[in-house]
Amino acid sequence: MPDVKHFEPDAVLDQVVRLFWERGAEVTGIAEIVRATGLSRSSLYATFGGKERLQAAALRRYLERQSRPVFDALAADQRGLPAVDGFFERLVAARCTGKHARWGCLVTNAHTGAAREVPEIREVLDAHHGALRAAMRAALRSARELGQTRPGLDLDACSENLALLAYGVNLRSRAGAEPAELLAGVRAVLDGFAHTEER
Amino acid sequence: MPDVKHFEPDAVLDQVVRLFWERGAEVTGIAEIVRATGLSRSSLYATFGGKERLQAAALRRYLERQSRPVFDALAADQRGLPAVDGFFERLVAARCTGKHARWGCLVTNAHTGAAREVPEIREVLDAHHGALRAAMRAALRSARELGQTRPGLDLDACSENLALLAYGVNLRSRAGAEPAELLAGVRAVLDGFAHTEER
DNA sequence: CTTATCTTGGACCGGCCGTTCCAAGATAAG
DNA sequence: CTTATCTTGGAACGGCCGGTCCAAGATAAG
Repeated sequence: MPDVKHFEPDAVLDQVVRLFWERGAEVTGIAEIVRATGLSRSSLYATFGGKERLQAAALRRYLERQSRPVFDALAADQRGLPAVDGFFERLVAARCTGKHARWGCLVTNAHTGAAREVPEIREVLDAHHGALRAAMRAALRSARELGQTRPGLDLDACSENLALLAYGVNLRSRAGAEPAELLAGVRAVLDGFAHTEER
Repeated sequence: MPDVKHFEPDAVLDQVVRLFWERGAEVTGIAEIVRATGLSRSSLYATFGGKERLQAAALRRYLERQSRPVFDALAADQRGLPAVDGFFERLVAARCTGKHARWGCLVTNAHTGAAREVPEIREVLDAHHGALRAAMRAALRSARELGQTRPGLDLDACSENLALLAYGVNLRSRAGAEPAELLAGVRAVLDGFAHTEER
């Protein structure tokens, strides 16, 4: 009997992700979301709840649609260190060029905002970190099995290191860092994970 | 003939730094600054200009009073890799415990905000990055002169790497990361810079 | 076609935003 | 003590904030 929604929530959420990602969630007002999506405030609030819930939903979506595929590809890539190197090469390229240039990473950006203390949002930040670190660990394990790594390499510590490094890249890219600098910074650590003799 | 200021601008700026650092510049209103400092809006605007100028001044002050002394100590510390290790140990401790726990770094936090595009503010972000990287480079040069580093280490790339890593630590600390995880992530890279045989 | 139910547009809420302005107050030179 | 100059308190500005509300509209079951 009831009426149905006159829009696709998924498509709307994608537009919200774009707004929050490029401009920042904190400085993007409800009015701007209404304007960009064409929705009315009523539909927005009925579908997503308030702004905090909307931001949490946007973060979850970003994680699943933007981050997860890349993380999964990294975890599945069995080339070892070249897989990690390729990940960072594509990361730097995506952060510094193309249509998302200088946007940074939505989840990385959320770390500094006031919303980081909201449990529903903190969960996404931690899930993102866990997924990134796990993907790094899988790639490093492949590297070890291929005999690419120096003896005694602590996979947990190294994957945490690379995850933290990715945040640094994301952050600095948003402030205009040079791709060459970022890449050099990345490769310095991969050299250290490899056999000294080989490089 | 004229009247003089009835307050100390330096002391006020310190209070502003504290507010922007803990809560975030974007969500700290002028009213809150007026309340915390006891100044009137008139004095605030006459002394510092608008909010953007105030944020730039706060960032410059943070860099000089908080970051620079630590960077200088790192650059002057001639112990080599232990100096770098000590820097990160103190960094993680400061970010996760004590009165500034979970505040992150004011400059790091500013990377994600809308103000990052303001030239006066971008300059501080770049100056901070340059100073951090230079300090890392000096410490690594000492390490090399002490024979602590593996052959062929690229000091520029490695110092950039450590600087990016510091941003990662600052960022994740603000979202509640565990000190042990952060430290493990740091040490993984230092191991890679050293002679493989020694560790 | 009626009816029950959900959706939609958009007016409206109190409150805060950063900023401006001016009269009153404080200062120190003459 | 007068006077010129700067500072100060605080009212006021238009505008945007996130959120609520309700009448009008759309839908599909009966």
